[in-house]
Amino acid sequence: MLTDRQCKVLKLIVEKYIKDPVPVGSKTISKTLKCSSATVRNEMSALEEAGLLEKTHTSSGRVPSEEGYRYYVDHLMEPKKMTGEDMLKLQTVFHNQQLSLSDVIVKSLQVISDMTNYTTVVLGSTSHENLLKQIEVVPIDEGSLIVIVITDRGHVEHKNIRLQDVSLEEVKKTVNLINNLIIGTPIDEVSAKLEYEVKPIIGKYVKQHEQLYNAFYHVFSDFTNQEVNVVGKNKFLQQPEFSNIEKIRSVFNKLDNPELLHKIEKDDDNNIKVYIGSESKIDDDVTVIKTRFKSGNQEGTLAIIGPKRMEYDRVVAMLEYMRENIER
Amino acid sequence: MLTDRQCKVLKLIVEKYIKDPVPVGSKTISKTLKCSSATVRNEMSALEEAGLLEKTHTSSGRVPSEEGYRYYVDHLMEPKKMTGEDMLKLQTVFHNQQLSLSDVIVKSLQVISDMTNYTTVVLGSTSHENLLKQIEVVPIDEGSLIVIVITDRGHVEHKNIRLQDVSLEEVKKTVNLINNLIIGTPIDEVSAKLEYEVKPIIGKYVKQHEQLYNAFYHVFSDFTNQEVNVVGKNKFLQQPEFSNIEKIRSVFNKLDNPELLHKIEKDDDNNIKVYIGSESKIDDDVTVIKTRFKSGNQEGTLAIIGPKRMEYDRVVAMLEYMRENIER
DNA sequence: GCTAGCACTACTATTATACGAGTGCTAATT
DNA sequence: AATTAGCACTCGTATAATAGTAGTGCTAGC
Repeated sequence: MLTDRQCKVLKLIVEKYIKDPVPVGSKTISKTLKCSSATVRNEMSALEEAGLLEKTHTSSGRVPSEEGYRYYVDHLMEPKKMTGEDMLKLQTVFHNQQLSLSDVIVKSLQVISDMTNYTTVVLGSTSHENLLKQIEVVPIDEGSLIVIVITDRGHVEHKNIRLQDVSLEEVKKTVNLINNLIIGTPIDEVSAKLEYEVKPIIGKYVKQHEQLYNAFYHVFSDFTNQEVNVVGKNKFLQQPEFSNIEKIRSVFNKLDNPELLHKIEKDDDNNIKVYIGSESKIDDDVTVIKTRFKSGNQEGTLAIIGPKRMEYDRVVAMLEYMRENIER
Repeated sequence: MLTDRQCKVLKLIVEKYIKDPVPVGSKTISKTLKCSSATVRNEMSALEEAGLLEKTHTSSGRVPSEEGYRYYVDHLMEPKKMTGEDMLKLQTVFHNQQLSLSDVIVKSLQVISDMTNYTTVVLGSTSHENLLKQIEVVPIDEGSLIVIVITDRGHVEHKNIRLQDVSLEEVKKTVNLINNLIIGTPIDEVSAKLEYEVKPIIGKYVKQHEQLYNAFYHVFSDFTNQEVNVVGKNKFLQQPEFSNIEKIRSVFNKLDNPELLHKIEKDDDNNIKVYIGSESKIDDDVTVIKTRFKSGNQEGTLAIIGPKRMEYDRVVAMLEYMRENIER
């Protein structure tokens, strides 16, 4: 267990280091704490013993370790309320009645990304949670038409398909069959249902059924698994710990591959979760802070992704504000 | 005018430098050319005089200047035919009958980006060239519905809008009015036409017309000006001339801002165009190679973006192959 | 338990030095 | 007249030596 003073020292080091990413020495801390640098050094070495601080080399100041940040976030960080300026900028987005919820979310995440210089992410609901609501077909020209798929949660996707020697009649018949038979099915089960329930039937009633079946099958099997929106990826290029091209490349590749982000959102209570360094699964220098949100039939995950050396208090306050505002 | 041998020297230097980005010395060239290094040095200094070569410092090998690349592209480069391997990989995409044209284009550009480690871009037709074909409306829940806009070229866009106290009846009436009055209008003129032709009419026939009008107005004024698809932006992180974070940041910002890419496609004959270094308007170390394509009612621009030190012959061959295959 | 004091460590910046890949120029050769 | 051998010279890169400094750990005294 840490003494009261050790907590203070750790807190000061973390906050100092977050402001300015250079190892913090005992002298700096002794100025704000009412004691000598030697005393601080003793406390520091205790904190290092406990695994909360690290040295970059034998004789330089301390840097918080992953556990140090964790301790800070879990025990030391004071819930900060948002500054008036931050609040104001977000409010102008939220109070815009014109915008639909998903637009509000994306716009406000853009604002947050610009204010903080961190990357933000929205994950929508998965294709498992989206139920097929309606299919529309619009012919474009000879042999080519657009299939539009709408889900109950308002997710829309479309695909241009090519058909040879299939009359519009036949297409309409098929669409009607699908609309009658499998409305309400989770998107990720539609392909299977098409095969076992629709294929046998259109085989009887529709000419060119093979081609039509294949086309629709692809529309659904290509359906996005989860809507992912990453805003402000380039912000990483402004963070000093990512001055190395290799590191940037690795982080960008992970951010482009949404599957990794999915892992983030396993748990689904409503609290704000903080994944520090290696916990982020993105990079040891990256922290992910996320929360789930739910509003009517819309739900998903918001995340802010930045360096481990993140303004935790500010980001947590913003995410909390976001969630509260979305949920009403 | 350059002598025959000067051309050979320039060509060798450019090609050598493209393979391996270190300044090329006279000795290297003298090996392939049947003459001494001193002779090559004389030719080199003539080429430098002519502005086609540059030195990184007083005593190191030569590097092609922007004009050097230009000369190479315009006069020296031999039209290369694609290697069997490159061809094969692209053919498997083109021969996939399932895919629509736009899918084929994006997929093959992905393949090209992976083969070459350059970034690729497709620009679709602009909202000026797309004519409104149809509007569909799907109610999602109380007070919220999705508007889907389809253009004659198969471009689809949708927007979630919120309406208060507007019955579905009224919405349908409005949609019918729009579908009757302004089908066939270029997308970028729809907003204006809504105001002058539709607004006065729905004012008479539709309750809550103000709100409905505003919602539809926004759907069209937010319509994407031009479909832009940038594939493999991260490839820049693998190019040695972009090892500097500042440079990467500047290039990424330009690539994210499609308006700059539009400038590229002013001219519209069908030839392949090469914009080297400063001509690219992106970065002095960037080259853009592009061509327009047209196929049925689809048209647009393909571009490959990479370092100035690009495999010009290979990229030109690929773009040519792409265009030919798209156009039938 | 705290702190002053001091020896010690390792990073950073600066300078000196050697090395080498390349050049330009001149004079000799073809 | 064009080519080439030869040589002095230039400048970037790499290595080592040096000084300076911000920090440490430890000890002894308050």
